Amino acid sequence: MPPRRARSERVTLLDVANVLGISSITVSRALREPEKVSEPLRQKILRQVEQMGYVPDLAARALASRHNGIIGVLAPALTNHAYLGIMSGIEERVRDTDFRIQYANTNHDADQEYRQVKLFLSQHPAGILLTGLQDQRVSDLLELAPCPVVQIVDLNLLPSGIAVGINHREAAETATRHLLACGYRRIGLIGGSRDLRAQRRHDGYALVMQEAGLYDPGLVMTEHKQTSMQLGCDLFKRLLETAPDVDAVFCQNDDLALGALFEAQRAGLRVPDDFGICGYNDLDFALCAEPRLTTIRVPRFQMGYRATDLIIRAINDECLPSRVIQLPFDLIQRGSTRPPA
Amino acid sequence: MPPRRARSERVTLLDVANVLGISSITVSRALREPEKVSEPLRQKILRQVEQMGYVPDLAARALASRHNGIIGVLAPALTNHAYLGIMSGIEERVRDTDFRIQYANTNHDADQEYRQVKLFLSQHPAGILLTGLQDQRVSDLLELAPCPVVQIVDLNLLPSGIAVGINHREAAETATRHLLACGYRRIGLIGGSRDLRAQRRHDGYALVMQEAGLYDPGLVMTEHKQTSMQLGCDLFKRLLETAPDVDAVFCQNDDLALGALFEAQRAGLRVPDDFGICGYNDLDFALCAEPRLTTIRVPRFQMGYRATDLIIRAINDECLPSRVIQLPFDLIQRGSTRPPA
DNA sequence: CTGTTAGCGCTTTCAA
DNA sequence: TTGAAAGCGCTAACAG
Repeated sequence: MPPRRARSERVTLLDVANVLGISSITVSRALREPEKVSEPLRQKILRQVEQMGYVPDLAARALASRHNGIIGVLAPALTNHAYLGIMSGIEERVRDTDFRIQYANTNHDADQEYRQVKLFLSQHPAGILLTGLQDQRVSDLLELAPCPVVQIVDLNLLPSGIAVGINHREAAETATRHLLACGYRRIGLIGGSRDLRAQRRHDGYALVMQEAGLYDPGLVMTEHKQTSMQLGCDLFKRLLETAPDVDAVFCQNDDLALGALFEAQRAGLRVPDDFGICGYNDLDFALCAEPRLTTIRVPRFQMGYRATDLIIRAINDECLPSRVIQLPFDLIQRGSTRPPA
Repeated sequence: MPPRRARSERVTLLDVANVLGISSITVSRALREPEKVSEPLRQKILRQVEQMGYVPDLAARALASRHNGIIGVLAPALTNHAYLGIMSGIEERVRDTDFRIQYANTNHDADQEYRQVKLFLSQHPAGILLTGLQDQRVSDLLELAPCPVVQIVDLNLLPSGIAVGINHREAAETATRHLLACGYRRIGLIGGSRDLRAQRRHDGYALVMQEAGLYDPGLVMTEHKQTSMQLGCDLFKRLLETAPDVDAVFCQNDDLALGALFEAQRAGLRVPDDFGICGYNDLDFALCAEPRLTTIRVPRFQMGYRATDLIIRAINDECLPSRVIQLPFDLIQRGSTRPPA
């Protein structure tokens, strides 16, 4: 721990209490349990608190009581566009509660995930929301966590704790079947396979292609990288070189799909007539691309909202409606695939 | 603060100390100031700590000492793609230090910004990194902060504290001059003006257009909304209706620019021949769009890295190289604008 | 409804 | 190099 820095004299509960000639616990109660303090006194206290600029010390509160009121959210990559909807759902649910949200990145890395979970835990959080790798060490840690933990996961795997998610494998099956129904035959897959959820999408694709007798490993282009449009461009180019007769791609997310779309345009392919593209996530830009992107819609706002709701219920010791919530997905047909036959 | 939840018996410093028959302060020192404990004892302690799974309690540490080792980062919208580079810079700088990062959203809202700053402060953070609105209440709060605060800002305004940034107005001037140099005349502006930095970009545009005698308020389309490709589409459509003779747009960021590009394609405009588009930020997709996007490159990784470096130096009481670091920007000419005459 | 007491787990300060 | 004592600011538990 590095050296010091002058600490400005913080206003404490006691300071406020002294001014009013009452005890600090009464001030504390006025703030946290208003109904336990008489109305006139409460008013006086609140006014004084305001005037002196008192701000509660969360470290002290966390130490003296159960938790600090903060729900920690761990995500592989906070800047992932797909996380936007999840965040909105989370923040919507805590609005008008006394809980607050803080985020950290795990960078798709089990070690970092482990460290960040420990970091949150060591601050006495009210709860933890994890979109994680389902690593064993982390699970062990969470098993003993003194606060509720909810995971946003792929539900094809059996989550041990409380979880919200969709079945990514089934969603990928739906997407692949749609491409087949549109009459495409040499259907490729583009993906960044760093992540379990992405892995399940691959499984769904492979399953359907095998059923159809059309599976060809040469049509699968993945790279262990953070996905991006640029990666979509690169993988698409590689796919086109490897298998020039490819006539469609299922992309593991919309970023990749948009990259593929641009690259297809550069290659002079006409989408959707010569070539079909299906994305995943239904990010906002899927609707404004030209042509608009066929994709799988995932209820991300709901995922964030319901996951946070589960946490809050668990903190409040309510019994949960269920430990695992499976959310639906939808295939959104747009201009980047031909109408199904 | 909601009710309880069984607290699992946390291993404390004292537990470890008791097992070894020493005092807890020695264990504490072995962990934080290794050089102050004899080598053999230190080894024994570290082994025991490991074995008992001791994890320091940051709340207690924060309360007893100066700070909790966490640098809080506040951003308007963490899922903004432009923040990715900044985050990478931040996290790169803290890698291999004992500092950790936690994030929170302010949603471009002064009240939320104020509340989040208070929330971080009440946890005894090691430092705060703010990409904010420069609201007066927040500034007052930070003035008294017991930890270093660094802002990532527009440097055309005079920041009061420590800051890193670029001059957004000048950057916008450069972009607009470039469009003029390409021979475009009826140059519009598309933007979401919620944010100071965005506001400065508007100023730069207006300045240059006025100089050229070409300024027309009818060519400015802004909306107080979070920017997105969809917003780019909408504003572009509106621009085209309002001023059918518009022949170029400067977009306040690349998301908007890409939306505008799609919409231009749908309208049958040929980019860059009939119509020029210039973005802002040089996000990864600017390079893969078709045509590739002319844009302003902002050194986001550097902004994050250097801002964090300033914080860490300030925490360590080093004297700072300077209180304000101005970073350069670059105009990146690509296919969405004609070559300049 | 209000107050007293004790202690959360750690680090600071001072002493040995 | 190690330890003892005190206290950071708050809240739980129990009184009155």
